[in-house]
Amino acid sequence: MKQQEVFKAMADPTRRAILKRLQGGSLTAGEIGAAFDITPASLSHHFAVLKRADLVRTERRGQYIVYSLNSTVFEDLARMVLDLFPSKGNTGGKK
Amino acid sequence: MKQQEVFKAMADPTRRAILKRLQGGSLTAGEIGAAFDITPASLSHHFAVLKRADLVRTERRGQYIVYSLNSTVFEDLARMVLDLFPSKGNTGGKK
DNA sequence: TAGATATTTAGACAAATATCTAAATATTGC
DNA sequence: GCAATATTTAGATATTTGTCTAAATATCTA
Repeated sequence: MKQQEVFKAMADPTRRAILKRLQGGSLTAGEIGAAFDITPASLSHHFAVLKRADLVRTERRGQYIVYSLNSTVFEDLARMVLDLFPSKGNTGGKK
Repeated sequence: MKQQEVFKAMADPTRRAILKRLQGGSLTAGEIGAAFDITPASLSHHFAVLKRADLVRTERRGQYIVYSLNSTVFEDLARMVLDLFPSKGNTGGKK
């Protein structure tokens, strides 16, 4: 898992909003973009960042490209955060 | 809590390494810096970002400034990640 | 096959950011 | 008070990044 890619992807508010929109289920690029005031090209750039971080998956459906969340990586991300957070049973020694 | 500041702070590998070092307990700026090949000025910049995100706390001890983790914000961050992640009981409807 | 729609790619540009050097500020101990 | 040490601030610079316009690619439908 590319820790750096994931954190960088999460650092942009537009991208976090995209992820938020995908919580309700898969959406096409156009459906996602309808909620934002940026060009399709900019949107596409954000999708590329999210894909590189493996936070979203894509599937072509005819003319459209459908985006969906990759839940696995969210679990990994949560684990990484908790790994940074020292608590009982986590002395920071692992990995 | 400044979601944007927190995610931006986490997006830099040097800052994540700083947090990692602080898992073992409080350290002075100099002790932290010893592990990195960058100038004290650059270090200080990273500390400022981490402080703005409220991920670390500081306390002057004589000549030194002691940094420590602010665990509370890590919990908030974990919550934010999980909030992005759709699971049973989390339909994305809350806040 | 031609035209329309959906999305991405290429290239340019401005804003943000990580780094540096030099200088400033704070504190200690003589 | 002064020199030494620790840290931050100021200002400069190179890289990264988010955005745009224009053009390319993919697919559908008539």
